[in-house]
Amino acid sequence: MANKNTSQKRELTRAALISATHELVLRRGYEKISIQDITEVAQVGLGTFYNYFQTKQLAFEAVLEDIQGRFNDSLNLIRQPLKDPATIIAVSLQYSLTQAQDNRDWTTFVEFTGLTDQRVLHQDAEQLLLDIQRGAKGGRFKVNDPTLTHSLIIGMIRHVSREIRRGNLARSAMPETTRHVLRMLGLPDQVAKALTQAPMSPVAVPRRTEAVATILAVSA
Amino acid sequence: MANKNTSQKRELTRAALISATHELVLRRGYEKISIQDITEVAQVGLGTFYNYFQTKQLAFEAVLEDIQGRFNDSLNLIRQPLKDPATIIAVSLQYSLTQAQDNRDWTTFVEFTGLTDQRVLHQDAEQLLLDIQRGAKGGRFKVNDPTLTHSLIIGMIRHVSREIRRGNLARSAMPETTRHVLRMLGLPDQVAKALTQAPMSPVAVPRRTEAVATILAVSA
Amino acid sequence: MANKNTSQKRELTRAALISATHELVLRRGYEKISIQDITEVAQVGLGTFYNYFQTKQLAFEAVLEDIQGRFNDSLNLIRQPLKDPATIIAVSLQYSLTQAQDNRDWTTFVEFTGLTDQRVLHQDAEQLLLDIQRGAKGGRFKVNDPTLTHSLIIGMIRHVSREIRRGNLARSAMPETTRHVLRMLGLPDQVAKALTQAPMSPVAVPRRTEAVATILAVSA
Amino acid sequence: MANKNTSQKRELTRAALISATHELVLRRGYEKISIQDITEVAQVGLGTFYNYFQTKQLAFEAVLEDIQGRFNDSLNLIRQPLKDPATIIAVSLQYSLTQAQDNRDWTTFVEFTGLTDQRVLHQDAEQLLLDIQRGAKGGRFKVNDPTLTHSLIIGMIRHVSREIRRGNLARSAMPETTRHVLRMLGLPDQVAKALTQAPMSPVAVPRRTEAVATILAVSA
DNA sequence: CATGAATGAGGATTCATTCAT
DNA sequence: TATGAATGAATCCTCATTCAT
Repeated sequence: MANKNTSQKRELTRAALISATHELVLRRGYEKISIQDITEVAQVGLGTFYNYFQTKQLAFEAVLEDIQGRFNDSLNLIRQPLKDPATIIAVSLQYSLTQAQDNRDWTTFVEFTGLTDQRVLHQDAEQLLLDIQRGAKGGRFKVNDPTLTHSLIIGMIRHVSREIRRGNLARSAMPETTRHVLRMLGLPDQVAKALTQAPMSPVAVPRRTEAVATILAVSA
Repeated sequence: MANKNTSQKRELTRAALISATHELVLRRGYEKISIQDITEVAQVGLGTFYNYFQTKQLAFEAVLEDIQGRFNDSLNLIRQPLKDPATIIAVSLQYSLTQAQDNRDWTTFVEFTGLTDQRVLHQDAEQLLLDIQRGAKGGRFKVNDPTLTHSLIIGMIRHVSREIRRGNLARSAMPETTRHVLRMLGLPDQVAKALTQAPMSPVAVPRRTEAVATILAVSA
Repeated sequence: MANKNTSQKRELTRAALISATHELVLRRGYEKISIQDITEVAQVGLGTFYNYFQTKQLAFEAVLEDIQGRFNDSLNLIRQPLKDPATIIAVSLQYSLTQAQDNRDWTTFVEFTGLTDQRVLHQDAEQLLLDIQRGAKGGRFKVNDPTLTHSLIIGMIRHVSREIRRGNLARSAMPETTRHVLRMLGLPDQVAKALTQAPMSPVAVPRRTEAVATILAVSA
Repeated sequence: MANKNTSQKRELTRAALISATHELVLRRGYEKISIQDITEVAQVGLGTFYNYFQTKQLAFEAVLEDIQGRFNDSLNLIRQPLKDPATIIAVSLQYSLTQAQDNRDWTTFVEFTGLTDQRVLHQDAEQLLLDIQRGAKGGRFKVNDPTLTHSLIIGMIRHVSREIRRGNLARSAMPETTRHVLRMLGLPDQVAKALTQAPMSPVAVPRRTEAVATILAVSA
């Protein structure tokens, strides 16, 4: 009992610190955040920070993992019912491109972090490679070198995402990119076009506050 | 006369500062460089730095421009005799991909600077767009939306460059990428393959020290 | 308990910083004091300064307030038993003029600070205005415009204080000034003279070190 | 001839430096002015400054002297035709108080310099003492201690000037102050009132640019 | 565990002044 | 005389981290 209360409190404090870090990054960007800032927002003593994170960098990474985790969970929820490799890739790309624009948590965080290209919101890279390989093996895709193709696609997604965000490309570039990718995988343009136009499932990424609520609920 | 002497000295000091910055980044990475470090290496008074760069960031950018400038000069030298849009693009991509791996000045600098993906050594982005548009207008390429195609290509080059550097892709990915791009531009695979295999002109980017030497020679 | 200990320590450090600032101004004047100097004298880490004062100027002002506070406390002690407006003003002026000469803390600090005339140790300006208004309302003083009269008096006190300090006027200028002021307030010269010659109460401003001692005593 | 040209050029450069210093103080206040700023505005090489002023402080003082000199010249022009000591004092005070408000050169300079009270625009202090003594000797004034009276008056003028500038007193405080002073000198209120209301001579302080023009004209 | 006072290395920046040309 | 490049002492300020309570 005492144990439970204790560990519950730990989770709470930790969540508060992560949340505070997140909020500050959204507000002020990566560079100008001190640990004091974080503990102030988290309503916690300065020294307390070090009971949870050995270094500031680790706190930032915790936030990133938090966001990425929620993104992947959502995407998997969408992919689950799908079977056809082409459809899976089409939907995944669409979702990735859309979220990279609209998930404010993620875009702002990444934008300000300066890590812009280290991490761009897209389907787990590894997963995409598996998707391609599966499609190739099943004869749905025509690719000689899945690894290279995989790299080419990743490159396109990242760059297009950035360019849209910067206003250099219109949002219509999102389905167009997906269509190009599908063609590059060997699908006839007709099919590519059809897959691209299929409506998106309405599943959304949970808000940050909900995530925190979840932590609390779980720890209760 | 006095003027000439003065501006000659200015160039010299500036070159020394840029060179020192460059060297330090190669040695220690971006974060850990103080302005004192730079002026020490440049054998120059601390205050002198501020006679040339208002901020450290501007010094870094000067180095980047320096390198990029020399890269572009070399590439233009190679492109000059070429007429066919497809050949021009093939050669440019090949050169860009190759240099991104082999131009140690550039790769290391960018690598350590942390800007890794903001700036990848490749053909002037604007120029590539023009190349595409010219090929499209002349009927050599089949592209609906040159701007999007341009973005997709840029994304591929950047990412592939990085992946090769990281060892995730073999060097053979370079010609393969070019081939994919040419196909994406609507060329038959045979042609794409042929253009990709053409031997590269042996023109090389001048070393940094030579560039400095040039300044001195000119000002003499 | 912990709280009490903490805030006691805070007071102590703060007192040390103020005391150090004070001492340095007395020794070297305003311009030549760096924050490092202060923390060195205070036997405290450099960074500690910033836990107490956001800026050097604020530290100086804290010293001034400290001194002025003690001055006002003393003056109020003297004024307390008095009723007659004329007597109150006479005593207040006398005390102000005297202290401006003899309170070494104050004079030296102000002298070296270069603010010489911004702040001269004298009765709270607001209080003087009230004194005048009260005397005018009660019919003891004859003044048309209390605000102007107030300004004229303040100006005289400040300047006379300075001039005495500089040796341009004798100490006898102090009662003489008071006498002039009382006459300006409409009192007959005989009364003015009489009030001016009344002996001063012997209450003195506590020394700085005693003040610090008090803090410690109270917090014990 | 060559000599004359040379020294003319010297005067010109010196005037330019003083003018630049003046202008900068008006614009940015005392603290934040570097010698580079001054030489830039003066359109002169940095090193040139040191051919004219050994130190920055000396340049500032040159400006002050310049302004004070012109002020005194104007005042003397007004005083010249007057004979009666009371009139002379009345006119001088009026002029001093007025200029302290309206001579933007002076007020701004002094305001920003932070020396506010070291130098307040008023009739040469020495001259005022002579005025008082002359009036006392001639029986026009009734003062026991001219030196003290002199100090009291100076104090009043300075403080009132400041208070008007700060908006704590109305402009009507100017003639009122003069009237109080005259009464303090022993004049009947009727006379004081009359003298205070006499119209001011229209002589004005020359503008700064004219002064510079004068230098040039003289040096021609 | 929580706290927050103390710390001081580290870095950016300014600017009066010198001096060679 | 005029110039402006070079200089480096001086200073302010930040902030991650420690540690005693």
